[in-house]
This record gives sequence, structure tokens and C-alpha cells, in this order.
Amino acid sequence: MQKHNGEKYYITTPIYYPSGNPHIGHCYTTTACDSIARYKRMQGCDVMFLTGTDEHGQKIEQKAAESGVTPKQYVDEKVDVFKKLWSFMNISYDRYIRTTDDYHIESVQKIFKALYDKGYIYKGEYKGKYCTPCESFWTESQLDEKGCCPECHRPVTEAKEEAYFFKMSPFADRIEKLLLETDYLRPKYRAQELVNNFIKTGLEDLCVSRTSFKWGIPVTFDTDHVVYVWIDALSNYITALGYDNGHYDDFSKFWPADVHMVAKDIMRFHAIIWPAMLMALDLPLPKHLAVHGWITFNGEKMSKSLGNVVDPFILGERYGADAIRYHIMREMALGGDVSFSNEIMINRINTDLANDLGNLVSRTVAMAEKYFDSTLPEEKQSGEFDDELIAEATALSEKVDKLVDETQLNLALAEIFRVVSRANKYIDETKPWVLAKDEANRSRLAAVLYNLLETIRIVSVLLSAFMPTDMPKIWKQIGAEGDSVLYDNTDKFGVLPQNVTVHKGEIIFPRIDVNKEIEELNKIIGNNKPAQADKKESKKEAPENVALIGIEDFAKVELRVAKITACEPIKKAKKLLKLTLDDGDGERTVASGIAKYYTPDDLIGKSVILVSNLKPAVLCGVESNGMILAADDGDSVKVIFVDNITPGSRIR
RNA sequence: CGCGGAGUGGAGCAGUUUGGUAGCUCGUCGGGCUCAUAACCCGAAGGUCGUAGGUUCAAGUCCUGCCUCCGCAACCA
Repeated sequence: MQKHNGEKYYITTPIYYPSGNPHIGHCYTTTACDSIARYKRMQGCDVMFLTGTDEHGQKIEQKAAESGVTPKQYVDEKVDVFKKLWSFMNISYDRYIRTTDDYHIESVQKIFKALYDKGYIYKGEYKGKYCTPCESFWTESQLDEKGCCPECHRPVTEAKEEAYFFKMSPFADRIEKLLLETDYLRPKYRAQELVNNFIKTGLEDLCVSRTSFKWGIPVTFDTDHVVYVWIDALSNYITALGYDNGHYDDFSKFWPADVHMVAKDIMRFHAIIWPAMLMALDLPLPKHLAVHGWITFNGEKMSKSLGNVVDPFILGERYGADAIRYHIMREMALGGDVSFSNEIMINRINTDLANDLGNLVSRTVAMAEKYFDSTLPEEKQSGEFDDELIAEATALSEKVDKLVDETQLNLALAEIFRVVSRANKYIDETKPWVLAKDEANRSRLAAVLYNLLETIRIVSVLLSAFMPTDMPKIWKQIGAEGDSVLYDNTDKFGVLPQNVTVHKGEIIFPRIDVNKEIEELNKIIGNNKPAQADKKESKKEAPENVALIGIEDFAKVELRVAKITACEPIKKAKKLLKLTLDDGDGERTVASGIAKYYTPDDLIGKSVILVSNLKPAVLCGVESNGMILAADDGDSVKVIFVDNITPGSRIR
């Protein structure tokens, strides 16, 4: 049992990018933080729980333009949706930061200037391709086969601009130590990967300003520039406390943060860039970075573009916000991904909440009502099995404390439900319905029911951090109120009055009919057929979506027959083969992503169709001059061979 | 040989640090109970712990090779 008298505790979610509506993934991070925040408050901590939205950037600018509103109007609308969801999910954030808030803007400008004055920020030039929807710069070589964004496969725009850069290299050693030698990163096993990929290879300086769009925080001393995402977004964790602004005055109290919780896709920024920024500012580092995986839907990564986003509003409406909160926290282990499906969720709700916990409350309260007219008599008689139940119940809070501190919420919930199971077993052991048959057992029966009510009290108080809406309903039924529902009494037994009165009420977690429910959900959501089927279909449909072109467009592509004279794998690449071709005029080198399907021996001596006027590109260190044609059905790739014709022949 | 992680009963996972009866949840089958939301409790079946070697009295656990999968990085011109 931990008791904290006003000790500070600072926990944050990332600030979310409101270019679309929130989904179940946002819900996970936020409810996990909320549960920890609530738990810490129960323990007596002075908690600051921060969430918010990251509202700048080109993508927002464009989305707004598409909708015919100003960027500010656009984000205002989205922020409303986020806040509505958090209210719906019963999220108890203490502060909500928007990067468009005046005080944040003020701080960011000061931080930028401070870093510049210290010499950590300098002016340089940025060259690259920019994908607006993904808000990402790519180098030429990173683009996909169509020259589009490697993530979303939409067109990119050429970008070359004057930009400010943040020097990362001075902090490399300290960051490496932070990752490898401290318990900053959770889970730790990702540290090695980060160090090898980003630090050992030399930390590249970070581009921290842009001139290509306007929707951002202006750099005060060079107003053509706006601050690019890093310094704007990451610094929210300190500006929200009042760092370098007069709006709040909590920085000295709450910084450093106890936990930043993030999903693995932004781990890198929080594991490397954010510490570097803090080091540059001479500020203490946060204590922990808790990284969780993704919620995958029927095995597919959830993403807006794939259209398999689970709408938390729909689910919450059907099963209750607490059931959703419980499910995602019970399933998600620190670090790993978790597969989400309606079936898994409904089963989880049925087994744990309806069968085990809900039914435990229901049968206990029903017996108290039936045998004692709802009010237990004062006289109790202890007996066999009591000690074990009491020992497990009173030992629970200490275990949960530890696991919450380690941000292992799934394990904390498992511990709690172990005690729920123990209580159900206790009923079988003590057989109250048998005791009830003989008036002589009256005081023993009373003790059994009292022990059950106490166990339920302890369990439900600890669970109230995770399920804040439904646990008070249980308290009402078991007659718990006031001090008895305090965290401080979760390690004590005998807190409820001896003559406690129960109030039989509605079923708190109704059982859900799995088949019926899934059917209805599918009707509502509509598009969640098995992911495999979807994939195949969309691939087949793709050609129909391509716009018609005229012959003049086709004429731009020069196709020729070329003979493969030599072929070897490219060392650094998994998918690439380096082909040496005779195109009729001479030799050229082409890299082709067919290493999975062909060996060099399969290819040497054969003739293929070459796109001969393709711009050269460097792939894995090999300059590729053109591409060869191959058919791709998603599962395999077949190169198109041409027999018995002279290399260099035009194809029309 | 780019870096890292993982392969354990039908499914999902622990256990590997500090070798010594292979454990949990769900599912399946059988039994018990009837207070309860057809819920609860007990029991059983089912694993040569990816593979081939090695160290050892003893290996899921340590060592080596190989196979497969995943993540990151890097490329499917």
C-alpha cells in the first residue's frame, strides 16, 4: 500500500494530430493514462494529467482549404470531437493543451530563440520530397516505384527550402546512455534497435523550420519560417506547465514528467529528439517513456486509409465506455501489438465482467437479500477458507501498486481478477445456500456474505481507476460508501459496517450474445469483412480507378527489348537484383525489386522489356537506369520475357 | 553476413536472467453445484518447448549452425 501525501505525479499522452477523427488507438493511450492518473490520485498524489492536440502543419492547412474553412476553424471543430470522446470515455485530464494556444506559441518562440542563441540551431538548406498527407519529408531514394510517398503512396511534391536545423550530435552519447543504461525506455528491449539504427550511425541534424507552408508558429527572428513539428509539438509537455510563459506556474512543481505514454510509431521522437531538446535546454529528463503497440484489427494495422478504424463511439454506446476501457487495457501488453476484433472484445467482456465480476456481485447481493432481508446481522462466525480469501484480498493493492507504477496495466487487471476468481471459488467452498437451510448456521452465513462483500469492496475500489463509471454502481449495491470506498482501506478487511445493508439493483455488466452482436455490428460498421477478402478486392479494382490517358501520354514511355547479360544480388538490399542489360546501344544497369522471385541464373541470357527513358535513381547505392516490366498480383511477380528478337527493338 | 525481437498443447501468452516436476487465459471434453447474468467450482485430454548438433549427471533454459516469422533501417525505377 502506497500512500502519497500530495506528492506530485505528472503523466502525459501525446498531443494528437487532428487531421481526422479519433479512433480506438487514441482511446487506448488516453484511457491508460487516465487510469494511471486516477490510481495515483486515489493514492493521494497531486496529479497533473495532460493531453491535447498538435494543430499545425501543412496537412491541416490543406484539409482546411478543402473544407473551405480556415485552419483554425478546422482544428476547432476536430478538437471538439476529441473532447467529446474524452468526455464520453470519462477521461479525467487536468489540462488540455492546443498548440494553437497563445501561451504555447509564446513559449515555443522563446525556446526556438534560446536554442538558436545557444548555437544548437543554425540555418541551412533542406532538399527533399514532401508528402503532405503524411507530413513527411522523404529523400528521392525513399520514394516508392511511382515516385510517391512510401507510406501512403500518394504523390509527393518537390521541396527545397532554406531551413533551420537542430544539432543532434552533441547529445548522442548521453542519449545512448539514457536508452541503454537507465530504465527510461519501457519496454527496454527496443533500446538496442534505436541505438544501432540512429545513434551509432551518427545522429543527423534535425530540420526544425519550414517556409513551404504558413500554418505554424512563426520564427520570431526570421518570419519567413514557421517552426516545424518537433519543437512545436514535443515542447507541449513543458509549455503546458508554464515553461517560458506566464499562463501557468506549474513547471517547477511537476517537471520532470513521471511518464510520457506513446505508441510505438512515435517512440523514436520521444526516445531521441525530445531528450536532445531537453538536454539542449539544460532541463531534467522525464523519468519514463512507456511505449505501447498498435491495436490491430483482424490482424491488419489500423489506419485511416485502410478504412478499418474502429469507431469508439459506436462500441461505447453499445457496451458502455467502461467495458471498452477494460477491454483495451486488459489486452494490451507493454510494447506489443494487440489484435482487436469484435469477437475478442465481446468474449472478454462476457468472461471477465459479466461472468466473473458482475455475477459475483449479483449472487452475493442476491443471497444477502434473500437470507437476511438485505441487512446482515452483527453476529459473525469465522470459519474454514476465510483466511485465504482475506489474505489474498488485502494483499492485492500492493501488487496492483507495483504494476501500475510499471505501467503494466494488463497485468494489474489480471491480478485484480485473480481475486475475483478466488471469491467465486470461496462461494463454492463455503456453500452459503447449504448454510441457509439451518438456522444454527446463521452467524456463519453472515460471515461468509460479509467476507464476500468486503472482497468485492476492495476489488471494486482498485478497479474504479480503470472503470470509473461502473464501480460506483457496485458500491451502491454492496452498501459501500464514504471511507469504505477509499484506496486507503483497500488493504484492510472489516471496513464495511457489520450490519451493512445491500441494495439489489440492475445487472451491471449484462452478458452479450456473441453471434447476434457480431452480426449487428457488421451491419453497422458495414465494411469490416475479413481483411483478406478486402485486400484482394481492392487490388482487382485498382485498374478501374486509373484515369484514361491519350496515346500521346503513352508515347512518352519508351519501351525497348533488352537482354540481360549479367545479374547479381545487391548486398544491402533484400528485394533488389542488379541487372546489366544490353539495350541495343550499349550497356546499362538497372536495379529491380524481384530478388524474392528470381535468382540471377533464372535471368541471365533472357530478354525483357525495358522502360528506357526513366530518370535514373540510386537504390541501395546502385544507380538504376530504367526499369523492367513485370506482372504483380500481390502474391507473386512474373517478369515479362520476350524471345527471339534483337535487343534495342522498340515496343509499341 | 545492416540492426533488433520472436518461434512453448487448437488460439493467445508466461517461464529462459540464477539449467533440475512445462504454467496461465480462452477453447474442447467430463463431473459438481443450484446462490447467481445457462453464470460459478472441480477434473481431464492435448506440447519430443522451430530445427540439427554441442556442453552437462541434468537444457524450454547455456553454446554453435540452419529454417521461419515480425519490427526498425534500407531498397521493390
